Amino acid sequence: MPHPLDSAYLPHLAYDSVVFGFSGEKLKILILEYHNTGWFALPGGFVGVAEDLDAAVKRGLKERTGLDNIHLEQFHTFGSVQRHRPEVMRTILKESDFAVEKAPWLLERFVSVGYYSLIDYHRVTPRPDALSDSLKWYHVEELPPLLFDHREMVEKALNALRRNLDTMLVGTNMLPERFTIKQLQQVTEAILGDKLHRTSFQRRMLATGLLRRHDKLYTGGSHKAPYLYSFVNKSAGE
Amino acid sequence: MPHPLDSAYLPHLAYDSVVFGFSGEKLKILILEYHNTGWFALPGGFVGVAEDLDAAVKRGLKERTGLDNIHLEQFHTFGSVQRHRPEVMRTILKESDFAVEKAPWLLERFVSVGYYSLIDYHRVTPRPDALSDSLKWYHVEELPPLLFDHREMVEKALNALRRNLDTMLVGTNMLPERFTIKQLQQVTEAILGDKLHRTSFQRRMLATGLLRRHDKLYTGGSHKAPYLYSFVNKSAGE
DNA sequence: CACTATTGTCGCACTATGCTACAATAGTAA
DNA sequence: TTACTATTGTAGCATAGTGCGACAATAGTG
Repeated sequence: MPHPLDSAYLPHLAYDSVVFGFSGEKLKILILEYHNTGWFALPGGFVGVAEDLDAAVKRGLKERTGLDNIHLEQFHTFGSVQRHRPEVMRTILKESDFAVEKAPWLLERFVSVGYYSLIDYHRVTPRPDALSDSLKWYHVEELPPLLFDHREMVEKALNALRRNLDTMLVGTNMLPERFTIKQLQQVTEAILGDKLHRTSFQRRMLATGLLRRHDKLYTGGSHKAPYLYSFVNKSAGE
Repeated sequence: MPHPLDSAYLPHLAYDSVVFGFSGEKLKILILEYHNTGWFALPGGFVGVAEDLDAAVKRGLKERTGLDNIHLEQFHTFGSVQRHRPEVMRTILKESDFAVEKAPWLLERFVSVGYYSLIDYHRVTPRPDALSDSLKWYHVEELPPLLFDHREMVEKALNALRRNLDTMLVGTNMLPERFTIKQLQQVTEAILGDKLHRTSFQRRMLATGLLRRHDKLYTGGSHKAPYLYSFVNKSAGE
């Protein structure tokens, strides 16, 4: 496996990923902080000269989250020249004691492909890379200022995610294998940033035919126990 | 303006565009044919080292269609290593009497950003570029075999276009300033590849509030004359 | 001046959805 | 054991949207 900063990568091309998770009834994303700068950004990376773009993104996520088989979706490619900020990049490298001369291509202009992914928050312990102090979850509505156009990336990723809510039961990708309808509703509400009506939501979800009800019951609350459900993808269901 | 094949471009990065038009009740796209090869492909191009990605695509479309202010939408970025076919590229250049040695970067791997655009067929006379014999309209359902992954690009562009039908009155971008509801329905049907019910479509279009009815009537058929409409964008309407 | 083809609109049936009502029930506290 | 509470599952009703058919209006044709 190539070292993340050697020259076996395509110049001028990068990817950035918006990793969504759900915890404490909030939608969260992974943000990294560069060494000694107080600068925050989305986790990203580069594409090997003989590597599929999708594979590069998966590799990066695997390194940072330990997860394989992540739900990935490409949402936009960012190609404005205003993205180019060589001073910023120079400082980041310097503060990580990385010799710029060894990889001058890092100071050049990059076009970046934006991906979002949905993961189960509770199955992940994020690991910062060589350039960053930390890789942590942030509530989508309480993000720190982000470098470059990463703020816009988050907005676009969120919009794409919302658009895809109809197509797929998005929430199931951020929940454990088995979940209650209430959990699914909470995820959906966190994504939409809006409240939904309980009974309508329940009826709509059941009408999709994409949920398999299990006889087992959830335990905990002092009230009627809800059913647990799991996601049934269409091909398997027919 | 840089010559299309000199080295003022970002290496490894290209764009391809799926240009939709509507004529003879069919949805059509622009396809070029390379010199002396019988090979067909989507019109594409490269991005200047100090040029916005969007601007590069606009420039390419302007050169080929003469149109400015085209409705453009980015739909996907293609980054598979299997796209790389240096022999094909070498043949294309050779058949156009272009010396490969002058631009070896053209034989390298490219990641390509896919855009689609919607234009008024009747306002365009397509112009082939230096490498191609022709640039012509083809019915979407009767395309010749295309090079590389361009067939997949067309499919993905069409899917994106269909998804966006709800959001925007897509059809209006492929029709003249003033049009009848019937024309709008025909464009929509061509995009969806399916028939719609006349009265439901009419009711739905009028209910959007995005169409301004003009008193003038269309002339020609031996029957009641339909109203003409023009598109009213939301901001102007409120 | 009838005839034809198309247009604009209305009405009806069916479906989806917002919202309310209500029975069922797992724990809690007397 | 027995109320009591909070939540869950489902049904009912009003409203909005859509598929589909009916019908009057009308621009040209023979």
